[in-house]
Amino acid sequence: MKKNSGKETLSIIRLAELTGISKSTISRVVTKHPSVSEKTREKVEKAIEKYGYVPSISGRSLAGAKTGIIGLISPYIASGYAAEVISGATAEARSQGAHILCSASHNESDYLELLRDMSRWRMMDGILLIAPPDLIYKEKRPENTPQLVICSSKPAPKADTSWKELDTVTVANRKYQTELLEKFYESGCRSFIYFSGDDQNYDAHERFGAFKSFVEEKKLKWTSARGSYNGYEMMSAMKVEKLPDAIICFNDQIACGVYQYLKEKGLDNKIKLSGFDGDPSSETYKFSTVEVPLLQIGKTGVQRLFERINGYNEAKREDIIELKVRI
Amino acid sequence: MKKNSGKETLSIIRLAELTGISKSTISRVVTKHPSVSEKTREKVEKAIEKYGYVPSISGRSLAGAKTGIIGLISPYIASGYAAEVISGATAEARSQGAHILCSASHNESDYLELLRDMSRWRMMDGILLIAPPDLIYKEKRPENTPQLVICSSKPAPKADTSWKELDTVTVANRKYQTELLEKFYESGCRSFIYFSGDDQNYDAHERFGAFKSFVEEKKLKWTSARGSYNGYEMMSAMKVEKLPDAIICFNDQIACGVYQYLKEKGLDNKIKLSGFDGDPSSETYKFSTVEVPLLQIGKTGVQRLFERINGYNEAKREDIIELKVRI
DNA sequence: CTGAAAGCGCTTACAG
DNA sequence: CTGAAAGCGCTTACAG
Repeated sequence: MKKNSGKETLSIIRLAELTGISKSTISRVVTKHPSVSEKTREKVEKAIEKYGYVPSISGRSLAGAKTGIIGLISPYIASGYAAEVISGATAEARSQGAHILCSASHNESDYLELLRDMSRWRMMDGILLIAPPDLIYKEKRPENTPQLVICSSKPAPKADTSWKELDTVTVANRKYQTELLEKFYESGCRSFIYFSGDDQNYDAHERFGAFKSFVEEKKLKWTSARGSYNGYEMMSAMKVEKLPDAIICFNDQIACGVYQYLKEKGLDNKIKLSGFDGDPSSETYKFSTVEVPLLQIGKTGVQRLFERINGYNEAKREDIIELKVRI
Repeated sequence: MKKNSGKETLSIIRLAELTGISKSTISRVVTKHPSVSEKTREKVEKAIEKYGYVPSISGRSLAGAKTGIIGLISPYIASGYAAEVISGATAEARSQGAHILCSASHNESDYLELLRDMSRWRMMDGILLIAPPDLIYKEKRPENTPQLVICSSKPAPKADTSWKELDTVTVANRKYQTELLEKFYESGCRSFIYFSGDDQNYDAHERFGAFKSFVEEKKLKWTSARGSYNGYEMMSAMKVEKLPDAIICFNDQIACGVYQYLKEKGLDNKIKLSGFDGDPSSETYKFSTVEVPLLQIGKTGVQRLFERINGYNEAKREDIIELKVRI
């Protein structure tokens, strides 16, 4: 049963008949194998152009060759964070003639399942993992995964060993969270609230970790809350007996809500506020933030992936993305 | 060359050896073909479970069978709109044992190219088109597309005929935009500004169309502006000599920015403001909106797609999603 | 109800 | 430099 009963799709065999050149040679032209004479190469290229031949992914894949498709798994497709990273990855892939195909996980335990499925399909040259939840590292890495690169996370020291030695693209969260806190401190802040989001992942740990180190080292007053990305609700729910000098949020999304709350209470000029990521919102709503070059994370991830796929084994194992504090 | 030099992946042939049952029969069990005895079916199912056999997509695809993968193309992956629709689609697909693979277009002319590529791969059972830009309808539909369902758009009357007769899931934009305008009118609004976004697509036309019909019919004062989704900037750029009674925005994203501007100028209680979509932001920032059940759009789209894929030809050709005005 | 065989579209050693 | 052949993993008429 053919799936498309419409016009027959042009296979390499048909093209071979049409041109009188063997499919082996045509295949070599398509895959840019060097051992083809200039003359036949040209002839084939013209025919490909003329008839609009496009190789079938399934055929390629079955023959064990590269497909030019790379997968991407993201837990946060609804957040601006993932969307930007995906955008950067997509652009970079396209510029290399490849395609990104994304799959969104619905919850933390879903994520690993998705990786398992994608790997089983044996159809991707590689997979980019965006901000995987911590818990995937507790289980064994699925078998038969293609090349993997992890963005915005890296296997914890206690991770299952099957996850080690993967390329990672991470963000220098600690360094820049601390830098921001130092500036707040210099401007007189001595008491803090920290709002985490709801997910357990690398960025969350790193940012909160930096906060905690800072306030404990300086012996400052602080509290924290977590459970949602709605800053407005988190603020409302919190019974604050005494207002802090500053509120530090895991990301800009939370900070937006908090800002709205402060504005309503007329506190927006009394309490310092910071988010993280550098969303457009952070400009409109005027709070401090740390700008994360999200597009670049995706781009770098794809670059590393291609290096592995193409066997450049001297590639960096870890990329650390530098950020910029905006007060 | 095998792509994964690690542990050999288990093929149907190997499973046949392992169980002593022919691969034909195993295949029949996997595809749920009825002509298999209860006894062998059970035996095969146990073996599949035991050895963890998962069919290769490429194999299936080459043999002309269904793959259980449906593609999704979206122009707006960075917007909350698309993210929600994708989320609904993903959930529905998963509940039917299928997978959604998304690809994001970068600009309007990109969109069609993506559809062309996805179709050529011959690997998807169907493709969901989310809010395609108007201009794709000017060109011919690519050949060999699998089943298609269009969400948040439908071919214009003047579209190339190759686009006709596709299933569509659309939103009753006109009806509810008008309802909202009527309520504003009843509460005394007589002059309006309308902010479009930057894209030429179905929703944009419908919503602005409803607005225009309304103000022209009632002979009200109005102006409009377009070019970006940043409402704050659009407001700042606009030289308003006289403040309007109400500002109507294409979506909540724009309305958020406008709200921020009004708040800053202390105008937020003087001018009525509305967005569209029912983002969480519309609650936090307090403006009127029309709630669009975005998850349901994606869900319905996937349902229609499966009906076509499975050959239920009595399926509806058009789904119209009803909305809810929130003042 | 079950199996052997052909075929889907590719790639790549192998032989020339 | 080029081609014939084997093989990748599946499905499905066909024959029994």
